[in-house]
Amino acid sequence: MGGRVLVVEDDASLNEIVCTFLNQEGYTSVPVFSGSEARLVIEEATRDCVRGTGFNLIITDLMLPGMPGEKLVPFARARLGNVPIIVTSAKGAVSDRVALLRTGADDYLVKPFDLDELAAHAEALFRRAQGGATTAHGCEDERATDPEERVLAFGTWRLSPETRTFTVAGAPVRLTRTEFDLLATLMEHPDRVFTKRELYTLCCTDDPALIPTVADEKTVVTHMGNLRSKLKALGADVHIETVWGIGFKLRR
Amino acid sequence: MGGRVLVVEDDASLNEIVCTFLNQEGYTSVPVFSGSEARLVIEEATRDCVRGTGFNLIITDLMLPGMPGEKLVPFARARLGNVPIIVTSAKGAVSDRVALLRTGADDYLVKPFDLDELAAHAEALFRRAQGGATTAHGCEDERATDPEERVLAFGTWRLSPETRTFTVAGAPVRLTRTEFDLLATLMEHPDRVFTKRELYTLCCTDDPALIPTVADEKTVVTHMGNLRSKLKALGADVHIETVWGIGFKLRR
DNA sequence: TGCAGAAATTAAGCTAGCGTTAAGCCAAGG
DNA sequence: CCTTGGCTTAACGCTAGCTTAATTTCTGCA
Repeated sequence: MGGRVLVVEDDASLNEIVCTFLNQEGYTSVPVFSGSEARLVIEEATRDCVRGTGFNLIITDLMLPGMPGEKLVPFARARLGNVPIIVTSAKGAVSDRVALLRTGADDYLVKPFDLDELAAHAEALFRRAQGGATTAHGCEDERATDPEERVLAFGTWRLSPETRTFTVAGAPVRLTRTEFDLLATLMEHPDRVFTKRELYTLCCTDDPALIPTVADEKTVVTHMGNLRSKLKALGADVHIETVWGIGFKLRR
Repeated sequence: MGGRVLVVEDDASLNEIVCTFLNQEGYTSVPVFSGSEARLVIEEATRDCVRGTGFNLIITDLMLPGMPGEKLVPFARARLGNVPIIVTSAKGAVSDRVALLRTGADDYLVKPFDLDELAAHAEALFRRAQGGATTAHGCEDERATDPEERVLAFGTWRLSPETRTFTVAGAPVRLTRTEFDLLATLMEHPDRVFTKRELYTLCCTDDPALIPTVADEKTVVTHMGNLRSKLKALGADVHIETVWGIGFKLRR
């Protein structure tokens, strides 16, 4: 089940952790530490004389020295055909994710991520790639790789990150940016509990390094309140549940 | 007295500082961020088909991801002949320095070093080794542009990327290049939300690596305003909708 | 049942972001 | 050289909505 995995991560220790783990899982990992290095390796791999040393999976950070992940993804896509690409980043806002998936990435993991989670995503993509494979350079990938056409569904709720629209039983609901991101986050993982801190980092700030204060976490509460009241106004059940002392979750 | 300088330093900001400084001094600096990337670049430079893109000077850190400086130095020495090599490191013990110079380095700077100090050392070594390689162009990105032939339709709007014409109910509308590109982008995916950043990257610049600033994103707003007023002048509905805090979309 | 801490609610202030206009600036073309 | 078209930048008013704060209600625990 092994395959060649290109690991692009400038944090040397994290890079090693991921590679070591992947190797244990039976993959052959190739560590590189910058966007420009990744580009070189990919060029190398697609050089005529060394065909066959391509990659079966790419895992790349977003903030990279040399060449940003936003540019690396389409480059890799153009050179390596429809090889699965997983992007990891601390930036987790829904709009960022959508924009990135639009450039050709297949999956997105918000740092810090669990290694087993990474393995699960890798395996899933790996399997999917085996199924419908149309390798080669010829693109038209704007259509072929149309990721996240996905609409999140929850009961009669429909949330589309693509168009940033939210409907309940067909009726559109007007949400603010933050409300939308909060709801999208919850709907991505129903039943999973999110701390207020997590939610603030994911939905209320662009700076992933910023550690939310108690005051910051209160704004999450306010937004949740507004969200609830908008949902309640529609008469439907409000499935946003408070987990006392922790945060919120979506109850099925 | 420009020459090509390979700067190997994993700290992205320090790397940039050094490169910027060297460029001001008239050198052409090539930044790389890991030992393994340096190895790739050197291999690339010494490949038969691209002779002439060598380096006149190498500045490298000692502690590097991918390949330690201690190994990189003899590698570079073997591949690039007697090109001057300056090693920088926080480790300043005499024994380290001696061992390193013995592997083939020409000079040693203890971090943190002064930029002028670096310049002085570089100049000295540079002068001493006059028989360096010549400068040359780097590789350009491949362009796989695939111009579309179809005409985008949206209500009574018709937009032809081919002829770069736009009509509303048959009446031609005069659009500038940027306006046309913005509208074409939106019309390609009605309802889909595009961030201002995406739009700037797609329509306002040739450099996909450039990350738009807040100011850049404001020009998108201005162009959108101009576009709207041109559309409004025709009396028809202006379907360009603002998504607050995100960007714009075309509402059906 | 009473208490303390946590969460909900409400309202108000304030800032970021948007729309608009106009002026600066650069390049193409006369 | 000047003119013209178009991209960019700046200024400024305005509004949506984020944040803060104050108050009330709820929860868990003794």
